[in-house]
Amino acid sequence: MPKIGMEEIRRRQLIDATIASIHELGFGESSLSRISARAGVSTGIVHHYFEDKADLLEATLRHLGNNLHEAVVTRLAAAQTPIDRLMAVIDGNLGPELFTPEGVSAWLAFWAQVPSNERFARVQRIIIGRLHDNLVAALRPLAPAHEVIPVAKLTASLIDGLWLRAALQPAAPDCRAARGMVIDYLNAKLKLNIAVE
Amino acid sequence: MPKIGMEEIRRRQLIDATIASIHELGFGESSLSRISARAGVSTGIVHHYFEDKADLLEATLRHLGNNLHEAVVTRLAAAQTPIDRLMAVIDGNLGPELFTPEGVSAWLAFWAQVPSNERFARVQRIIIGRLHDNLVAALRPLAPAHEVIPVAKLTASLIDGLWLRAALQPAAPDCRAARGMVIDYLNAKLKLNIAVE
Amino acid sequence: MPKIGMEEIRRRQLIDATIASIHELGFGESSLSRISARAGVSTGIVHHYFEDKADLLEATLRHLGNNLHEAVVTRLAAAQTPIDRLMAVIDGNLGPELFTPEGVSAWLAFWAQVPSNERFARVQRIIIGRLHDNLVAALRPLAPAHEVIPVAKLTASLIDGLWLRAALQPAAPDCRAARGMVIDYLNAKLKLNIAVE
Amino acid sequence: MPKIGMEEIRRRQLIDATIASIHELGFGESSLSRISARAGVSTGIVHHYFEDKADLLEATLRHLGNNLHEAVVTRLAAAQTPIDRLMAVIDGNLGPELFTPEGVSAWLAFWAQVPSNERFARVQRIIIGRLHDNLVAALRPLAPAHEVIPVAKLTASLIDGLWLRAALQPAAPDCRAARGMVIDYLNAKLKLNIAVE
DNA sequence: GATGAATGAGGGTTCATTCAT
DNA sequence: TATGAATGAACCCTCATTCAT
Repeated sequence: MPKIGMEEIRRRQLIDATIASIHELGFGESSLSRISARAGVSTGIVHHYFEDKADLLEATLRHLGNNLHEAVVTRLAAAQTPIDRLMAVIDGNLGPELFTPEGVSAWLAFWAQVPSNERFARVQRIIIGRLHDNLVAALRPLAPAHEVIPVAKLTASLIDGLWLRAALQPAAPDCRAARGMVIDYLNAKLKLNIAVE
Repeated sequence: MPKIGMEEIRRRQLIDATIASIHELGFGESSLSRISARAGVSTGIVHHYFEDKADLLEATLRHLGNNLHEAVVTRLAAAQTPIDRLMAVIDGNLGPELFTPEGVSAWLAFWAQVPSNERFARVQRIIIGRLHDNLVAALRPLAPAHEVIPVAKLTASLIDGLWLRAALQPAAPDCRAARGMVIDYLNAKLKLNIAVE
Repeated sequence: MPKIGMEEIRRRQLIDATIASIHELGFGESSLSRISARAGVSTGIVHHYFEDKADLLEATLRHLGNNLHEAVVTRLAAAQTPIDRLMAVIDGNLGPELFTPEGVSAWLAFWAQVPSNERFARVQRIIIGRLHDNLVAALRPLAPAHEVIPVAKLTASLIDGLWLRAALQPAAPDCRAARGMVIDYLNAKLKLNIAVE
Repeated sequence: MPKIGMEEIRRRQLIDATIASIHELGFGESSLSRISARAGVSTGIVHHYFEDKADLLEATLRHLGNNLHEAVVTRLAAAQTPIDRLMAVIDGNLGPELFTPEGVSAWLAFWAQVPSNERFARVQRIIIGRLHDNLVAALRPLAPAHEVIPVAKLTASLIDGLWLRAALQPAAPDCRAARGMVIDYLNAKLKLNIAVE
């Protein structure tokens, strides 16, 4: 008797174990046997729910991207002013629920393979594109038309740089400090007065 | 009588092949047999010039870091004004000789190992520290004292973000655009007037 | 559902193949690929049932030691007189079921590793100790108290020397001759009259 | 200008290093690079003085055998009585100059390969034969004719067993105790009265 | 649905041997 | 004579994947 929803439960278990394994052991040491052991299931089970290891990894990357997108969308729904909306995008990308050691490590591991892995590259382009669109939309009411794209690009690069540097820290990354740096840039560039906290 | 000077030649050959392999195949697929084949030598020779694979990889990372440092030092030697010196640091980090597809890929691949590889982490901290020191020294004549450190940090993060994003491009990364973005930030933040070109 | 009882079967298969390989090819040439080929399994399977090669080898040595012990214990169970018990120990160590070309070769090969392999040394000391204890117990009713230990030691050394010399013979070692030599020594030393047949 | 006697010096250096390496690292870990490093020469030099590794090993075994033979011959030359001559053979085989940890380890390592190495087997048979002949000649004046061969065989086996057991001791083997055991056997068997010391 | 036994390719590494110097 | 750079095969081990149960 097939259990209802087992598929999603197992997929999620394995994806979570993959992220944890990448953080703790590194991408290269994250074998299927270690991932499935961490998930508390057998080795063979992976191939019931994923085509192969590459499929599990791509699903993991998509999962990370979706989490990021949802963090932004949720905050956007509660935003009222243009500044609120801009901060929704920033905070969605640097919020404490995603800007974690595990998230940063896994994220970076996938990004590092983009140059040599077209599959990851494709997913990454989608995620990057969504961040870009969100930033452009949020900046349009706050910046001169010819500055919207450049500022969006710089902001996105800065956010990515903060993720990258977060990977250097053994402890949890400081999301408030990261947020403050982005605000500092936007205040200076757009002559805004967003409070750091 | 053994050949003189082979050591540096072979080490360099292998390091170059490692960088090229990481770019083309990725970190995980860069086996010693593939690296040595690309270098045009046998598998076994690697262990004459490096203790083991980890040693070759660490040497490669150090090589990348040294290149970066030299690019900055060379430009600093020719700089005359404070602005020159600031731009020497920026250009040294984003100059066309290092900001290449291979360099970016390899750099990023090593960075991705930092969370799970203490050896790489140690080297990376040294490299990061040098960039930070260079930026602080260059910014001191140009920024209010209390802004020097924050601006240095933000600039460093931005530079790293630009490297990260450069990894997304199949073609050579646009170093002039990257340079322009950093200048744009510094001009806005420090009320300078550095020309983009 | 995994097969039941495969573990013991496979372990035994591999241990037997190890002994055969050591006899035929020598310790140094007994690679895992050769051993597993001889056992009719793949190379990789060894690491399902043994931690690594050293573990397989240690298990093989323990197997040889246990066989020896059992050969003695079985005979002791049937012994009735003190002489019977002494001969049970002798025959257990020189009986035709263990005093075979394969057994002698493997035994000797492990012994040769003892000076440089603490793991084998530990197991060997246990096996040696058991023989010593068995001999002492068997000799106590047959020898003056002060002679028990010396005679046990000499007998043990003689048995080992007979194993050693058995390794020189391409054909099966002559266990009856070996047995006769030990009896001859004991008769002379203890003024007994044990029949050679 | 070729140095006089260099050949013998180098061969001896390498043979000594081989024995030391077998004792310290074991036969399997005694690679040519380690042996030559221990001898203080380069790797390549081995093939100037020996055909290949097997040749070096065989020369080492022959060297051990010759040492043993010389130890006996030297003592025999000084012997005057039949008992002296018998003890010359015993002491030659158990004397402190050969009955050392290094000698025992190397000896045993070679012996262990006899079953699978015809080359070593051939050398070993010669060495064994010499011991047998020496014992028979020494025993003839001391034992009834029909006992000479059996006693010689038992004595030889006992001596070998004492070598074998000496390999178990991390410290130097106790050659006086070994000698005492052989004397004890001979006294009992041949009703002699040889003093243990 | 789920297991883990089994495979065989490929990983990093060590090695005996060759050879230009 | 002597070196040690260089090779390529073989080592042990790990892996993703398959499949009988």
